Amino acid sequence: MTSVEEPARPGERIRDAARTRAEILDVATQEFARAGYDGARVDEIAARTRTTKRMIYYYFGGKEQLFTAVLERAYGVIRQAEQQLDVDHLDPVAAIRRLAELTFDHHEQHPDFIRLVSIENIHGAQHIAGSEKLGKMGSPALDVIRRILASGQESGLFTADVDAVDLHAMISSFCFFRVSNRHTFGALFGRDLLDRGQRAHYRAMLGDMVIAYLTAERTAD
Amino acid sequence: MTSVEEPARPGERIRDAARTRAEILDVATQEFARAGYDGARVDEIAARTRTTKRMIYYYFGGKEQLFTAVLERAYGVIRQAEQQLDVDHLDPVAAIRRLAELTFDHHEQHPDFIRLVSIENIHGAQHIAGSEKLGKMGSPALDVIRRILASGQESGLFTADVDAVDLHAMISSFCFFRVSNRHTFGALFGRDLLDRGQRAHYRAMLGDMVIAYLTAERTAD
DNA sequence: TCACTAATGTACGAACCAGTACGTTAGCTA
DNA sequence: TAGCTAACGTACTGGTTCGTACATTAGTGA
Repeated sequence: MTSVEEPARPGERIRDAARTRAEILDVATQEFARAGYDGARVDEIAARTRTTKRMIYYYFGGKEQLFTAVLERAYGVIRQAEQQLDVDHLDPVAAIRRLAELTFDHHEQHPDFIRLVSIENIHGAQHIAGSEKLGKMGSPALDVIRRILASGQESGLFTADVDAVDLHAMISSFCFFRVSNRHTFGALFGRDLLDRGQRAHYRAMLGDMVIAYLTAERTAD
Repeated sequence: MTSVEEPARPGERIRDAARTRAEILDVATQEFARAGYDGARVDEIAARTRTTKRMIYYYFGGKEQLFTAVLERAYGVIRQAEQQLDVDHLDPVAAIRRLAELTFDHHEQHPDFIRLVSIENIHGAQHIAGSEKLGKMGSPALDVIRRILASGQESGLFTADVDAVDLHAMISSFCFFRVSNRHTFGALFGRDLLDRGQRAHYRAMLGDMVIAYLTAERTAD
């Protein structure tokens, strides 16, 4: 997250709406990701900020709206990263593998985001439903997948009947699960899915899986 | 869940420790799955039971231990279902597909369990870590996977270097994600992963994916 | 049938926590 | 430089919520 850090001489009351707002969002992101929506404490967020609880209500209106704002910014970061995707110069197989790997990397690098999404799912995605910003936000990654799929299917490399949203779900599920279920999986099977030494292994496994699926001759559907 | 339902004539105070305990567990499972750990209300659980809050503390000690007990029972149900797995009479390819489909079905049929696991992950799997019962509980499904893999690799049908735990993670991730991320995925991509009309499609997709991965010639590792 | 204990109910307390009433000040602009 | 307002701080409240002290009764074994 874009952390805002300035020395701030003590005793002096500096006014900076943008900085205060951003700092609240930073801390709130951590707190919500740490403890879940109901577990998060507004007082705790305020305490870890250079401002007071009053400001949270001044800028965001309430805990619920604060969580929505946190989600909006977190999704914004993801979407922005997805727009950097540039795999059009690669052949379809290499392009899909690259896309899968970037998704893999991104999930690994943003565990807080994964936790926020898990939390939002526990609450039935009600904050997304109530946010205009999140409703309108498309998914650049989907467009990329669509282009690669079309190209791969046209050249006969890929099986014809694969849908972009489905493929996105397949790639996401593997990347998401690895981060979201790290703790229970580790506790039950004694294996840390985020172990650094296993990183390359799982990254290749994802790519192999997706390519195998896309290039295999399909049984009757 | 094994629901306990008996008429219970009003005004009469019937003593049945086992029934009271089981009823608390049933309701607590629903409440925790509905609202998360911190969102769940002990008073609400008590209210929806034929007994009182006092009994929750009498039998379980506290909210934390109650959640652990809920988790223990939920995992117990899963493990028991896994022990019914009987695919040894099938050839490796059919056996793996059958196993994947059973996992798929089971996740679909137990959304509360999925939610509980998501919640437990938000809290770092601390309840699993603190439970002797859950630590000792193995995974029959893993043994089945091991047997099928060995057989498939021996006959040369499957690629040699696939690990049972990894394959379990792959199958689980797809099945788990479909249920756990249903709401955010639906809100963002306008597609309900649990749509009845799409069920067969996703079920086949999972099987195809796993088989394709296991039978594809692997790139240099 | 009597006494004992496991099981149950009632009523309450103390801490916590989201949200707000009210007062203050920095910094801009006319 | 006077005055205005956006930005900020303090102190409090009202309701909620986990947990418990204390009282009671059903069923069982001697």
